[in-house]
Amino acid sequence: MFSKTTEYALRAVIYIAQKGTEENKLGLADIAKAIHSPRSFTAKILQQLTAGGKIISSVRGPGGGFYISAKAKKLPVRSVLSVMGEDVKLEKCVLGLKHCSEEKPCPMHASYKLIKPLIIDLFESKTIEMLANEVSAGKSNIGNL
Amino acid sequence: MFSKTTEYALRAVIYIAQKGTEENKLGLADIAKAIHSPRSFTAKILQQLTAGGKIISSVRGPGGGFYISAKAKKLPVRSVLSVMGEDVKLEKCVLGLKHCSEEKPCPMHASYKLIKPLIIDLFESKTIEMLANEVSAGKSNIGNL
DNA sequence: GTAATAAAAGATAAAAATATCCTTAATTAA
DNA sequence: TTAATTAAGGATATTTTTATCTTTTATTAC
Repeated sequence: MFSKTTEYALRAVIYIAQKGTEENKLGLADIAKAIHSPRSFTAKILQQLTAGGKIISSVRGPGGGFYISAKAKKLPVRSVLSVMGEDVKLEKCVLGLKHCSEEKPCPMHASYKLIKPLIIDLFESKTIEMLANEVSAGKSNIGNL
Repeated sequence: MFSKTTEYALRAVIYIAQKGTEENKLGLADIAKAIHSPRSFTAKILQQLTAGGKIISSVRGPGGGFYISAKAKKLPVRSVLSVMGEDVKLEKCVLGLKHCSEEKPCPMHASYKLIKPLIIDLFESKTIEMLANEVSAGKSNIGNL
């Protein structure tokens, strides 16, 4: 559904929300290991998520690392997709038409439009915090082996 | 949702189903122009769809070209995804976990499993022919400008 | 200050997806 | 049989995605 980059981003954000706090920041090595993502590549992704204080926060130096504010935890999962530039994917025409609309639809349009809102809602209604809590409660996991 | 390659494949198959018959085969140039796909790249995709007589058929030489049998027209759209190796995408874990199941789910699993069958059904219930007829009836299009 | 730590930033590298071109094989018509 | 036509096949090129490595900057502790 999403690129590997975005999958790593989602897992990382959920992990940081689950394990980290401003008092207990998480290091890159810790995060990459926990979500089974390549370390250096994950660094780049975390930079994207940090840029402009959009989703996660970071501090350099000893005791530094990544964390996510209580406020940011309330953001919908979709906001992560948005930072990664993949929320547009949800809106895209199934056949890849540049102009696919009610007025000029592709042959999949009519049926796809019925479920598209459900897919979008999937990422809009769930917050980062909700997913992190799922993992904390032992109901689910983000490891990958 | 799908790769550009698969988007071209879907558009090409629908176009061939709509305009071509065994008596009136369609040439590569015609197809590529109609669906606004790069000509040579489309040739490779049509080869994939032709291989083993899976979806479309082809004949070389003058008067040759591509067409799709009446029987193949009845195939679900999903069969095209399958040939292009993208039907697995529909089954994949949203967070990219290798092992995401009821027993060991990711935090998106529970909500995603509610709509996944709808997405799959979208491509399983529609046949190539149904989409082609939509276009023939003027209800939709597969051009791209 | 200096040394140590950890993320940011930049430069490359490798792999996969997308795209083009040239040659070969099959088919038809003259 | 020769020429023309059209897809198949193979080689190569370009772009994007994924990944790694090195250097720089910020922060902390001493």
